[in-house]
Amino acid sequence: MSEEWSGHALNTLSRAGFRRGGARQAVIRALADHGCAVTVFDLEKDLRSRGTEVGRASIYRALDQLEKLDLVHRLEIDKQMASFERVEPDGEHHHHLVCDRCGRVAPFADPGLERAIGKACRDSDFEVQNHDVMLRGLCSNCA
Amino acid sequence: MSEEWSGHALNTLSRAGFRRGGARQAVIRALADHGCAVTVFDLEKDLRSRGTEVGRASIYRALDQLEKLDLVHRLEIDKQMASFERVEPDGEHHHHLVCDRCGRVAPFADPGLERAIGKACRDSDFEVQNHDVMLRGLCSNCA
DNA sequence: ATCTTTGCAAAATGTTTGCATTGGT
DNA sequence: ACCAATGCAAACATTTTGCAAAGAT
Repeated sequence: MSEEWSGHALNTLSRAGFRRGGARQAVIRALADHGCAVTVFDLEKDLRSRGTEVGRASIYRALDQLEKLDLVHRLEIDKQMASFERVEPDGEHHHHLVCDRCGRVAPFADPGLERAIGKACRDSDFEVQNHDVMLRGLCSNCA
Repeated sequence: MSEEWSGHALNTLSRAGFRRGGARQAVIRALADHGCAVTVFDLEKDLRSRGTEVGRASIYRALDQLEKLDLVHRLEIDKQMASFERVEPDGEHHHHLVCDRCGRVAPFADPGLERAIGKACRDSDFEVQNHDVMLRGLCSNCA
């Protein structure tokens, strides 16, 4: 779990004029425990299992605010439901391998890929702010 | 518009034991007109504007079948709604630049990026079947 | 004391399903 | 004639919104 990230998140929220409500802090604590993408459902389950009841609406609201402040990143990994993951303050990040059979999500990092993406961004006429790479197929168990 | 792709799609469907219903053919015709991702809404609008009324359920069913046969590719470009695009039989493909302000979607292709992705796939222990790269930011008009 | 945050319930939205009817082969 | 495909309406699932009550500063 990332103390560093939660501190950063709470500070950024304060600076943006938000108060430290219980629901928001609970969501941050739960996200800090996940190094990779979590669905809103799993997040809610986590919160419940640690004894923190948080209304679903508050979860969505917190995630929205965190996303706007670039503290979390939204991913559509599952067709059904949104997933979110922490954005590391130092810019470190990974991408995702998704198994279409069992749904397993595995993170991976690849410097060569990052370089190629950097070049593609520079070649484009967009001002690219972030990027996602998703590799889909079968995991080693399902293949 | 891609005659080649529609022919390929219709053949593949036949071979898979599907009949040539009117709705399905209309969806294929509409997809053939779009070289890049279209939302289900735009697809429905297109169908309506060319005088073909197709029930929304039939559109979703057709897209589902086409996706299972790997004739179209589903993308979550828009948070709200699914998008789809043709899969070219020759394997040619592109990726997407998405403007977070105005929603514009621009396709781009980059051989260096493809090579880096190919390597990442080989390095993984997944059997990767397809991949998506999405670059998000501001387009030249919005920046 | 003030203004934000929360939870609930209700609404909104996109997608899927059941079923009677139509249409393809 | 048979079985698949379609359209409609209803069901569903997720996400958003309105509002009164609770909480933070």
